[in-house]
Amino acid sequence: MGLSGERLARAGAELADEVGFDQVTVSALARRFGVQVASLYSHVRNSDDLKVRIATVALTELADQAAAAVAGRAGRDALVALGDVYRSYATTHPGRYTASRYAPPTSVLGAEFVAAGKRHSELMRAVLRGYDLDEPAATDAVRLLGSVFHGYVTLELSGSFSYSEPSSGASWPRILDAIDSLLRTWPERHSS
Amino acid sequence: MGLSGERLARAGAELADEVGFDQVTVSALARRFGVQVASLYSHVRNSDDLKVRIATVALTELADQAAAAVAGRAGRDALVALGDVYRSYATTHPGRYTASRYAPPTSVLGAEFVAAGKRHSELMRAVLRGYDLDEPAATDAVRLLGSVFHGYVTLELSGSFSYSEPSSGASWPRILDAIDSLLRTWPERHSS
DNA sequence: TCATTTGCCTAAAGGTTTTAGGTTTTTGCA
DNA sequence: TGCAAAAACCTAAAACCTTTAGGCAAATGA
Repeated sequence: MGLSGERLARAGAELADEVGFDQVTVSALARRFGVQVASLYSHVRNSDDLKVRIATVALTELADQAAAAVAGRAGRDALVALGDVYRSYATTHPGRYTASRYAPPTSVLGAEFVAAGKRHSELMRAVLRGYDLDEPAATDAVRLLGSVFHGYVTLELSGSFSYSEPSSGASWPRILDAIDSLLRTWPERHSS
Repeated sequence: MGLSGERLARAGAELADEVGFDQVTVSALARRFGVQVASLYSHVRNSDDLKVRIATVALTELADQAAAAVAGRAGRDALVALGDVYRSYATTHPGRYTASRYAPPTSVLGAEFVAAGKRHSELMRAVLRGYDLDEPAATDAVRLLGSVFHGYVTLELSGSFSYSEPSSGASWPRILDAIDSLLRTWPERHSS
């Protein structure tokens, strides 16, 4: 049948997009391959291992798309391109996006997952090159960017923005504008 | 034994803080009460119903704390107070905080949950009274605020900020400063 | 007093996780 | 070519979670 850890992770990612990440189960995956459940345990340590593998696939894929979007752009263009990648990835692959935020409870992170995470923060730092920020403001700004992107996308996905006008799609570019404007005039350290 | 939906929700919230929201299970809760599992099904429709009840408890509790923090404050003070409530709630009650973001997949939301959600957005809107924003900027700003608060707190909780200096606690006040500054100078509509 | 409701129980069916051990096929090497 | 070892998948079984069905006993209230 040609199963492997890699193959299971990719199939699991597809399954996550179809039924939701928390519905992804070793059993469901075995069913999809028309194979006995126990067979998967040769390729995957346990259920959590499977989830971490899916998370790694998703985080890496997202980093690839982010890198492609940021390449050759700077300043506001780069900021918008990066933000749009996160948002559209979450929209087209909700299960994968949820997976990408799955940090194993046992704090036993794979090196590959950590590396993908590092790529993300480096891409944000690259975007910030178009603005004039020194340390520690640059780190603060990376964290702000991550928070806004992740927060907006998560809230939108969970339907939190569906109760008010205008559509969540309309706020997004204006929020990116606001962040761009903020980065261009990052405030000095407030006394007290 | 004096069980009830209310009581189970509160006990479930405590359990969530101890073992994590996704480890909260009807069985575990029954064990905690020293009672047979099936007994809980008189008070709770099913496992998802239990989770929604816990989510409602958490979202309401958080709204209460937020309201208390914002009362009597305006402008930057109110902004910082509100943000700090979210962050400290998530720190001291990680399970409850996670629960508060649990929207039932079946899109069958309880009225109480929706009401608590509305209180949150109204509190943010109240904070924005200290700044000079008209529609639709006010709605955009509410969404930005929600994104930053939720995003930062989530990323911090999941350990995403633990890989770089300075500590995540140091970035937080500077980010609130930045948001305050942004709200005071919210940009005009960018011409494409 | 007695019928009803309430609250918890036993029993049982079905699903997921994980381990243990078996069989068959593939692979690599002498 | 022939064979030993590894790889891939299987059956069996134990443990736990979810949910439904039906029972008993105590509290309630007319």
